[in-house]
Amino acid sequence: MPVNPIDLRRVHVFEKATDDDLKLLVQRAIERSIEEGEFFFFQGDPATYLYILISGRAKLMQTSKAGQQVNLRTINEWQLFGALGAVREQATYPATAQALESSTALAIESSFLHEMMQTRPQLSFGLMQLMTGYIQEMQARYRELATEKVEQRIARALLRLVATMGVRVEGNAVELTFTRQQLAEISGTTLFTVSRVLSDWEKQAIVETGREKVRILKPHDLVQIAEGLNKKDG
Amino acid sequence: MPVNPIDLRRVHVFEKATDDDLKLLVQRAIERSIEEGEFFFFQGDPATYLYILISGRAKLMQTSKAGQQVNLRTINEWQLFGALGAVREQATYPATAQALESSTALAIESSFLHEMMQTRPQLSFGLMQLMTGYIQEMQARYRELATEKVEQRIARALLRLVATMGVRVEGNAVELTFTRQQLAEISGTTLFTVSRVLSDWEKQAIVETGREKVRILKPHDLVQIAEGLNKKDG
DNA sequence: CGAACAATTGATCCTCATCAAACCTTGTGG
DNA sequence: CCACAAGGTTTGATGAGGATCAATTGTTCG
Repeated sequence: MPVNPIDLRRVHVFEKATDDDLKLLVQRAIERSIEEGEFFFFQGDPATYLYILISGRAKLMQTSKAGQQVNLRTINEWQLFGALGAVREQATYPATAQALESSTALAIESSFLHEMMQTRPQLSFGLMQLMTGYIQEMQARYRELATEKVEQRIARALLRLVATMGVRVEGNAVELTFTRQQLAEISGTTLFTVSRVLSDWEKQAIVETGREKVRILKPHDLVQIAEGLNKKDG
Repeated sequence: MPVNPIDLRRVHVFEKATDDDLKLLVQRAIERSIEEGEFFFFQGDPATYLYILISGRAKLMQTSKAGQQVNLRTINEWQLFGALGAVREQATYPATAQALESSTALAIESSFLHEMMQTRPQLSFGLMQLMTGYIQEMQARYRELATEKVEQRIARALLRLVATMGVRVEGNAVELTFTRQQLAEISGTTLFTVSRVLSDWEKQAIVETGREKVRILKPHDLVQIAEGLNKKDG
């Protein structure tokens, strides 16, 4: 199923690109579809391609020498990933990209984008904005991990997920589809703790939970918790 | 004391800039000197200027709404900081920059660099490389904080500091000048824990400690600890 | 010398990770 | 349509790792 070049505008980096440039990109792109659990690339691979997810969902994760893993972020449709290779020659991916469900992505040669950026400052600025966004998010998450308690971090993780991929259901409720395990990885804890915290919140009618499902009833209360203004003393 | 434009080449971002460009930058730059403990800018201020530290040492830190602080990185001579404003219009600094000792920096208007980058792709790439470096470091530190024990993190922090600002003293020893408190902030723990760990290492003759001073005798052992290959079972 | 700051050390407590066991939910095949 | 398997979830018991607090001991400098 061919991609319409215009759709690439939905990618922030290409927002201000000309129609011709978009067409060029699509012509050069290879479509790659993979199944749930498979990988787009591994940490350490030469960063030959950058990817644009056009359907499905994926996660970026990092592994240490000792084999411990950490989730960096979740990738949704029309998000760019694996783009660091366009900056440095002979770079390798600093993270692994794994599909959370069957997914399709456009693969574009890093060197091609690099070339285009030589003559298109807008493109460079787009990519830089993407990067500054990452930097700020990583800084914020680092601070959270360093200074906040699990409950706060889980609350924050949920709020972030609501913003990027929440589905509005009846009433004001917003629903998320995630296993406890995934939620735990995202917020840097264990599935046991996530389970306990969610049970707790359910008793307070802040959320409703189900198998692979969290429905948020009172987002405002979550914000309170995330900010550390926990009213356990009420 | 005027800055020689050529010296700007020591800043990675300007490595490939022309002599004329460097001259332009210096002409546009304002020199700012501040005392230990004072601030170059605060988190949330409009990011009007970007800075190049030309003498002294500073730290970048982030504060949450609840007032909790975290160190992001230490800035040494000829490092750029506060540059995110050159990318986004009307950006605000995402962190606070405080001098660790009396320091002098060149301040350049963000908009000026932005303008220069419009016609100088090399400059954009330089800045992007700087950013990818941050991203990777933040990702690595995030993973460390999430998966590693304090002892490992302190070891890593020391090794990082050795690489960027270690001073070789007699023998193979390398000396660092830091209070326990600073070391604690960098590695995300408390000064008490740092003190205990250092005492422990001193017993094993891995380091020698003193007031505001850590001398590393066996860097290799520190690497072992950082990698989690702790031989407590020896 | 004394004040201010840095570091050490011990005692205690709290948060979470870990492990084990049982319970739900969903889908599949006989 | 039931039974069973597989994966997801809950809950309890336990323990380790550090944070926190308090008291003392260096160290430096005016």
